[in-house]
Amino acid sequence: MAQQPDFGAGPISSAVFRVARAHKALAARLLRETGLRPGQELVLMTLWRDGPQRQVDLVDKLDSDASTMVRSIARLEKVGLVHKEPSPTDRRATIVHATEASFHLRDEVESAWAELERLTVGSMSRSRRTEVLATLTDLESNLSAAE
Amino acid sequence: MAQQPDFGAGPISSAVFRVARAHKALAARLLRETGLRPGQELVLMTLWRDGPQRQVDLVDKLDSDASTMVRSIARLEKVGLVHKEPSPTDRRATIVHATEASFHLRDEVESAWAELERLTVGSMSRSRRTEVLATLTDLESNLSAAE
DNA sequence: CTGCATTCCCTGTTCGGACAAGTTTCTGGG
DNA sequence: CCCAGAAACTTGTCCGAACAGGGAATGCAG
Repeated sequence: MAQQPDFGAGPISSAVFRVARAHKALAARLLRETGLRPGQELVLMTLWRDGPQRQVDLVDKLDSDASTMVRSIARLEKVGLVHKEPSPTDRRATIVHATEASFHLRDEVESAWAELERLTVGSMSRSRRTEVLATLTDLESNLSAAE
Repeated sequence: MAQQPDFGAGPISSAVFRVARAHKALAARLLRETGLRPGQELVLMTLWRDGPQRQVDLVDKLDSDASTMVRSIARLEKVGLVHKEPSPTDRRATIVHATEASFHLRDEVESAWAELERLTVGSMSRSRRTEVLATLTDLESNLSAAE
């Protein structure tokens, strides 16, 4: 059983830290049966939703990093969930496609995310969920104002 | 400029994800001048607060992992912020001490955390902060109930 | 059209995090 | 006492994340 670390200097930061940890761990556990690691499913979900696109588009949409994306795509390609094609109009760019095989995972991934959401909100009422979302949005806007 | 990724299937999970990302990035930026990486400062803060202790105690308090702690301690030791001594009563265990040198960093680390907290809460009123903390605690308790 | 800044991607490196597997040491039931 | 199981640490491996640096292609200003 883990202690709950608390650093008096920053109760809210500490709490954000712990929530983030637990949330990521839960996501990892729910995605385990799909064979995906947390982060990879976001790439696939973006491709499923928006279709084939350049790596830089994925980077922008996921607020990720070009070098991280290179490796993430490479791993997804190695297991056949994604393939790359040169862009016909820009020889610097490669277009990333979700493969047919990846679509077989779609239901599983989306139900894992639904389960993650369900477990995260627990027994909160609808109005409470709205409050929670507003709180998270507030924190996000504070954090991005601080960049 | 980054887009804000939003996955319809899980608005709160998505928001948690983004807040976690931004918060960690901000912590990394604030700690940068101390030469520490996010995570290392937690080890040091725990040692400063509770004194010399076994690695497993640090793991428990930080809800971390034994193998992660081994390497984190090794890195802190390499830069002279920490040293290890065999436990006099248990030959399996090693006691981790914060060095004198590490205490020179203490003010800097603690003010970085204070700044992190200040930027995270932004202009929230005291009562709003209490609500936010309650919300985060709710989320944490949902997440740990799901483990 | 030429030169230069920008864009897009890739590689190297470092780190935290997690899991598996293994070694040494301790502890408690028989 | 002895042995099985637990505890503490270590190592190997894989992954996401971030930063630095660099190469190739593009596009824009002059």
